[in-house]
Amino acid sequence: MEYKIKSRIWIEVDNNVLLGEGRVRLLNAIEKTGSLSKAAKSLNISYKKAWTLVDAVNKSAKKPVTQSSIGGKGGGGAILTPYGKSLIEAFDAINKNCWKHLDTQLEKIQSL
Amino acid sequence: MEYKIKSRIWIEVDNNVLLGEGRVRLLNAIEKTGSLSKAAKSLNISYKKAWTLVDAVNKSAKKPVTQSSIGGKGGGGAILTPYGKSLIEAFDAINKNCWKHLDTQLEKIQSL
DNA sequence: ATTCGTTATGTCTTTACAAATATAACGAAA
DNA sequence: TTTCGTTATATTTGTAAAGACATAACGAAT
Repeated sequence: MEYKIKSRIWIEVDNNVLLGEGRVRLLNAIEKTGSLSKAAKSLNISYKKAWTLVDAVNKSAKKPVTQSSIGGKGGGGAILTPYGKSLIEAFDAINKNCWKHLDTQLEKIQSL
Repeated sequence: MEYKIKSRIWIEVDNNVLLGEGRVRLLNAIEKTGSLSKAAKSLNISYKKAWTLVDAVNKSAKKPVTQSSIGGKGGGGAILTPYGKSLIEAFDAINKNCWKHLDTQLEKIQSL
């Protein structure tokens, strides 16, 4: 019976979403696995969905966020660009800050 | 081509939503119009949807947020309880604070 | 040249959620 | 006792998002 404040933040450009929590999760998984298909598996989403998300991010970001290669040893792969890495870092920092900030506000509602 | 940070906050109790921006908008409209059906019309949503939302709020809040009457002069109506009024006030204050806070964080991303 | 695991897409199906429609009940006032 | 605008609720219909499925291309290694 306790109230909780929850939040979602995201970055938009030209009125469409560039980056939200889900996309950041996916980019993190790409960084960890070096592959879009492995990242998708680790998050239990379809490859198609993962690809669509990454494609949307790359199309609306100022600079590409991932770089991918097709064929060759291991079939190919995907890695984050330096811009991509700093972007998700900044996002996570802002998000955590926001949670902290909201936690301090909760008492305003509890005490009613 | 400018990045923007957007956010949504909401209050949960027992893992389901108690209050979000849409519900607060609706409660504000009820306060202004004194009627759920008029509030729904003013927000261009169906009466059914408005009723379902208000019902969910009243069911999960610690105390009722609206009080309604059926029949009689004017057919009836709905008003906010004192608890409801203070709840939406607190929500709006927290929400605006959050926006302000996020605006100060935007440069972290712009500068990348 | 064949295999392999990947990236890159198109298309079709399902499903969850929103919207539309219908109907009952209520009580003051005329 | 009929009218009126409202609250309250069920049921059906429509739609957009998610998921499933299928297929092509690629390039290093064997």
